Amino acid sequence: MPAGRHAKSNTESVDNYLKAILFLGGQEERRVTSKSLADRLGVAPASVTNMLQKLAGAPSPLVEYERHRGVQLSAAGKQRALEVVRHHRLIETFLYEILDYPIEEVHEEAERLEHFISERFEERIAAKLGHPRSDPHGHFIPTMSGEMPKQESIPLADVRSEGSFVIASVSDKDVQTLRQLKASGITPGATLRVKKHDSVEGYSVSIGHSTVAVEIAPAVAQDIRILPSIE
Amino acid sequence: MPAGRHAKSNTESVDNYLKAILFLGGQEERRVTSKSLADRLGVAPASVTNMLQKLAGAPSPLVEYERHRGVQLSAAGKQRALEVVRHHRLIETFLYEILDYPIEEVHEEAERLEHFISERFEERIAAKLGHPRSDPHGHFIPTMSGEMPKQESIPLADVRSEGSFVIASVSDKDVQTLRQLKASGITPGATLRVKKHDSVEGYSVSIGHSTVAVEIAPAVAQDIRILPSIE
DNA sequence: CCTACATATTAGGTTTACCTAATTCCAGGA
DNA sequence: TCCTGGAATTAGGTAAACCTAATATGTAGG
Repeated sequence: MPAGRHAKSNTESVDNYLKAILFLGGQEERRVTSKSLADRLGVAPASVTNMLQKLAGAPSPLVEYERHRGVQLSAAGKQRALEVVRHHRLIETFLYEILDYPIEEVHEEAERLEHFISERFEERIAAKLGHPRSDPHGHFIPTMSGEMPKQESIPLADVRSEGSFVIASVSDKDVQTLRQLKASGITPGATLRVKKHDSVEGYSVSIGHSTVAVEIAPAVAQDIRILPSIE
Repeated sequence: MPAGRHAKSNTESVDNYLKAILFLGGQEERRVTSKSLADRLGVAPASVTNMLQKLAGAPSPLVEYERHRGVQLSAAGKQRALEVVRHHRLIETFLYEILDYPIEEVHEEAERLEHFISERFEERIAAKLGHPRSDPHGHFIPTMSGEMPKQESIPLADVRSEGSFVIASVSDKDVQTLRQLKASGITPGATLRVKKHDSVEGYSVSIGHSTVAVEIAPAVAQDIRILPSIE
């Protein structure tokens, strides 16, 4: 990356920190620890401290940071983070819908391209796709004006009763898992019936009209989000 | 850019050097001076020397370089340069055909994205576009296997006689010029008749069936390439 | 209440790709 | 042949984003 005349604030790295803070903070936007950022970003804790100090010390800071007590996004930081997430999810949708990518591959490509597309590109693919509200994994796409729709769904892992649900979204991180989920028919919109659950073994479920039992490990159940079935 | 575990050789910067060497060397692949690279890339001559030494000194060098006598691409370097050019031109075509970009805007976006798309992305847009042989400016797209079709066209600036020609390609660099050319109907495939020429004033031409005279400055005539009209 | 241990920060390095300033090279005209 | 100006290279420096090792902090358990 060039050492341009006068620094341009939004590098790929900065974007990734902002996104990580956004996700780790959750909908309640709680403060995020350096450790959790270091883990998520795969960098040393010292690197996180450095970066946070830089971000917080900038002319118009992207984060609000106090030593030893974690970070939060500033209004500007949240704005930017949501823009990057919008890019990411629009690109994923585009790859899936227009370029016929297999669903497991969209995340990685989007993760790279999200930092480099222009406003125009964003606007054009959104138009081409008919301004979609969610991506192929079922995650909401932040609006053009930077609003993230409130998420009503809950993790499958929180379900304690048997019953029937609609799958709202699946995780996008792990290619392997995603491939297995796809093979079992666990995709957004499908109906999922919980037959047995157990905090160690995980969940035993069936999908759609099938009666075949599918086993879901607790870690995976954390990343599948569901809504109560309307029926 | 990360200081990853063990260096990955193809950074954005390296790609740009390789592309510049490819173009400045021309079809005859003549040696390229540091000065011309510095000018084209907008960096200091010292930076060029540094980079060339690094590229030439690598385990499998991308360039063949001797101090004070310029550089040439190695086979590997040419391979990579052509891959990047292929990316660039496929992306341009894609933006123009699928995303309805105005032609003046495709270059800038492609210039950024060319470094970050995967093989899969390349393959998918090529398929979507029906494996096009040239981009919207009329430039040939290197093949998947890294061959650049030989260019038979000549710069309009080389034309010394009056007569009728087919426009093969126009420059992609300058947004302003490209907009004017588009407005005058100077686009690949159009017929161009040279009515007057003069090394200082440039060319006076007419386009298609129109009789309106269009003036073309010598610098611009350098970047419009033409073929003899079949008729 | 105090200490141990995980978490966080500071200090000091590395790599990449740039920069400026100083020096060397070399080709072409006197 | 020599000399000179432009081109090229060397030397030394900066900023970004990472690293490791050393040190400090703060909270939870004894």
